[in-house]
Amino acid sequence: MPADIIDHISREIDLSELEKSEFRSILSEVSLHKKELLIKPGQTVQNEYFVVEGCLRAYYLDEQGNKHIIQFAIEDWWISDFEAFFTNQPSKLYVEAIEDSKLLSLNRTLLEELYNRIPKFERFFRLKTTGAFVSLRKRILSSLEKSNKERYLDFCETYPEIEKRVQNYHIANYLGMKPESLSRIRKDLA
Amino acid sequence: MPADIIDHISREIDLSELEKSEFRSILSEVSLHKKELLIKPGQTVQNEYFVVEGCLRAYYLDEQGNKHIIQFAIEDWWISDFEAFFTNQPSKLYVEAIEDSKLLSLNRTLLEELYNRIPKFERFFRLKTTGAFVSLRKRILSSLEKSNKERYLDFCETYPEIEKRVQNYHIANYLGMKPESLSRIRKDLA
DNA sequence: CGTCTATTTGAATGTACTCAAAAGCGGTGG
DNA sequence: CCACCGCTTTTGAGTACATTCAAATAGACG
Repeated sequence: MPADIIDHISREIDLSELEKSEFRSILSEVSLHKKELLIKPGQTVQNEYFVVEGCLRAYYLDEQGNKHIIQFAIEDWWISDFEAFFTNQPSKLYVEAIEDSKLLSLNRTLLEELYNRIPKFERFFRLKTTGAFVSLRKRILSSLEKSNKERYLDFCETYPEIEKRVQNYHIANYLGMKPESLSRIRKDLA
Repeated sequence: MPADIIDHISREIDLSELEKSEFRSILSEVSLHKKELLIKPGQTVQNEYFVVEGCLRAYYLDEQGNKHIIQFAIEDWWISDFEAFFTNQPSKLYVEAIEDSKLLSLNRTLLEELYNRIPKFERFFRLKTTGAFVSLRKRILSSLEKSNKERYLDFCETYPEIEKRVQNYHIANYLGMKPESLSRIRKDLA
């Protein structure tokens, strides 16, 4: 069940056959094996990536060297170091495949040229960014007002597919708790 | 020490006298007394607001009726229900003055017309949004990886001015802790 | 001065974390 | 096919941190 990027975009905007092929022409394919890195700290980030198949995580290391997962991505999702991508500064993140993965890479420069030719695409990417902003806000609020158990339940509801595919300790990390705690929560719920 | 919106914008982009007066022409002034509401849940949100003088908070009520403060704003900051403003859906927030305040109101439609006449302004507001995105992310990470005490210290460092002006229980609420806890943390630090 | 609201303090409770060890699971090589 | 190894998950006991509830104190404002 690989994801189709044209379907994905067509959910928001209508595209002619010509526009579809124009868009396809600026994409490149990227394949990654499990544990391979797509982005490393220090790099500049010229691309964002659409996940056709597989699963990835974006994380960073804090001053004490602890990992913190910022996002997961599976089929039909986008991933990158968006902060670095938007601000054109060096990345602070690791983006790593947790399964063998197939991605489509979208170059910023080519994309901006496409905006000029077909402004409709700008609309799509603006909507995508707004959506990301709104999700981020939900995650903040959920982390401030809720217990570990509630956050885990929210997570299961929002991302059921990820909950099935990703390991306990990755999910715990994403939710800001210890694997032991998540294990106890799950036991409790069963 | 009221804030000057033209200075504020000039920190990011260069403006001619003509552009400055064009921009001024689409602003309106709004005054609020302490405890007055600028935005209520259910309203559509056509404006964003620049704080010339005073202090406000944006909060919402969860299902249990508990308040959660999403942001503060003092001189030189922007406030609104940005989610409602961007998505054109009814607001879920209260935006309330915590001091007598003077604001400049910026209407979305007028702003979009201005973008067409002087695209430079679009650049400013895109930068502003990107900045907001980045700050949101920092706040998430800080809430996931840090203790109450560390989050409070971060807050003092990031927003020293707000820490001075805003009451204990508002800050505690913003940081997702109880006023009693913040009180103990402060005692501890002294 | 009195009232209302905010802050501080105390004691008991609860939630999540730490550290340590055991059990489970998957892949590899003999 | 089985034994072993490394990694993940589970379980237990003790500890730390934050919350709850209640009461006392301090401050702001009419």
